[in-house]
Amino acid sequence: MHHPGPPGPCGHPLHPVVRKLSAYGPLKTEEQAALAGLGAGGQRVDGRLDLLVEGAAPDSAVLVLEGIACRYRHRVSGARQITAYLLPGDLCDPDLVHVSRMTHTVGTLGPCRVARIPRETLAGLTERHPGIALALRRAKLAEEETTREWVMNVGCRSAIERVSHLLCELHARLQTVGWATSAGYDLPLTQQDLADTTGLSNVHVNRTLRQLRLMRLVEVGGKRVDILDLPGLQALAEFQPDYLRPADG
Amino acid sequence: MHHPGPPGPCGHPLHPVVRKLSAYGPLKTEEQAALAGLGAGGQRVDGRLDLLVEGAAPDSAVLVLEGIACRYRHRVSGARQITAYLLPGDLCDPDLVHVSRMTHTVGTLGPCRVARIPRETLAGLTERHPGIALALRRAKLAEEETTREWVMNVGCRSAIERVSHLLCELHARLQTVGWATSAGYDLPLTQQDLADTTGLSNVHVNRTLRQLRLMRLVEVGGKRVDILDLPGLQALAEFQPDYLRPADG
DNA sequence: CGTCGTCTTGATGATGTTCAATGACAGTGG
DNA sequence: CCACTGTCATTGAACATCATCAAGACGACG
Repeated sequence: MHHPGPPGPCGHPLHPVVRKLSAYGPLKTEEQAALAGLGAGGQRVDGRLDLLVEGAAPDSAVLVLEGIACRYRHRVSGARQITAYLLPGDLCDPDLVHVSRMTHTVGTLGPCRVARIPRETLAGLTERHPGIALALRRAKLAEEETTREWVMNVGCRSAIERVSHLLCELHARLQTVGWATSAGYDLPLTQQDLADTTGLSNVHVNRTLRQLRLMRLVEVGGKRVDILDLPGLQALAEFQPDYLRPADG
Repeated sequence: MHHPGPPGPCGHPLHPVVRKLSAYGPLKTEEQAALAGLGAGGQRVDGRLDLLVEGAAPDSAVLVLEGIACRYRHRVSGARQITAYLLPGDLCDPDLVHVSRMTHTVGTLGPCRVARIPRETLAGLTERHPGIALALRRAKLAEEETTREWVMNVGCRSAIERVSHLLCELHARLQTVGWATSAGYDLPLTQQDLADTTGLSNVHVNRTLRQLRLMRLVEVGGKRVDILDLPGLQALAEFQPDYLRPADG
């Protein structure tokens, strides 16, 4: 069982933000150092905790260092829809300069380590370091593509395809920040969380996971995802990872 | 029956881009003039025509002046998912500087009038006119919120709620650019298009529209949407238009 | 050791899909 | 002017997928 030990159990001893943004553009040594400095104020927080609540005026961005957070909203009926995952290295929300009121909530799923970045800090960073600014814009573009991919997912894929696609996306994203190997990754989510993400019921998510296990593609359980057959899983999901790197050729 | 006569059948004789961006921030007279100049190169194009195809490297942005276009993608099974609508005044895609290959296709639904904006023109515009740059960033923010709202829509709403919500969103967005009144708006889409948007089958969209008609909320047919009971429709859809103006208080 | 949350499984039923056929309508060419 | 054609809308019937309800098992934690 993996234990989240900084700075990532498998890979370079690098800050997740540096790893993530480096994937979107070259960063100078001083830019990497400036980014790594953001992790200094990291706080450990529990799971199921709201960091930015719907309706509030955000005063700072949130940087995820470890764990998994998400954006979500509730319907009046009580149904919850998760609209994005925030993984280590993800920054939410760089554009808060323009937002007066949050239209959704940002909260942790499992236990996390997060840092709050005041808007001035963020603004100074992008002004002084053009490489960071460029990488952030590309990362944001990838985030938009990802949301569109989620529309595809819930809009026109079957249950098993949705779950498979989600597992593939998490694997790809976690791998770039050093929190996943080809064997799998830790996933501190409940099946209800997966249901709220994929637009399925918790019961049906359970049955879908069982089916994936019987198909010898992937085993999900115990807060852990063990990948048995990555090509098979990706084929089932029609997973095309290029949407995660829209700036690449 | 409304006929699309420039510059919009109901409202100020203003360019749709000016109307749209003005909603996101004040524009100086010279900025409005610069924006209106973008419409000069407008071309009439047929419906069901692809403007930017998946996989290609975009060389220019597309500005919609009249009609409705969309972003979409096909699955290998042939199923299509529409991930966004592009209405008059919408610009796609201001950030093409960072995109090397399109991950989805942009095409018209009904007949349109569109203008291609070379990246240099766009870059010059935002450099010289800070008001335009700010409004564009806010418009993009609204676009992101809209995509998240679509995830909500297909993820956790029933068929009638999805269709109602879509009709409400189109009404609100078209109204700000002068192409809708409180009575309704022209909608040159087939029921299959609505199905590909909402993640339903064309047959079920048909039945859902009939139900909405029987409920005396809205009548959709003949390329036209006649709104009978806007508050009722919005209530059914739980429509909260604030996601279209994330920068407002 | 009891309690709570989560996972698991079965049974039942609602919601929405698929297939198929018909009707309405516009465009086209004779 | 009228048949011919194709697209879109509409409806019925059978079916599939997935949700809901309910109950038990399991594990973590006080």
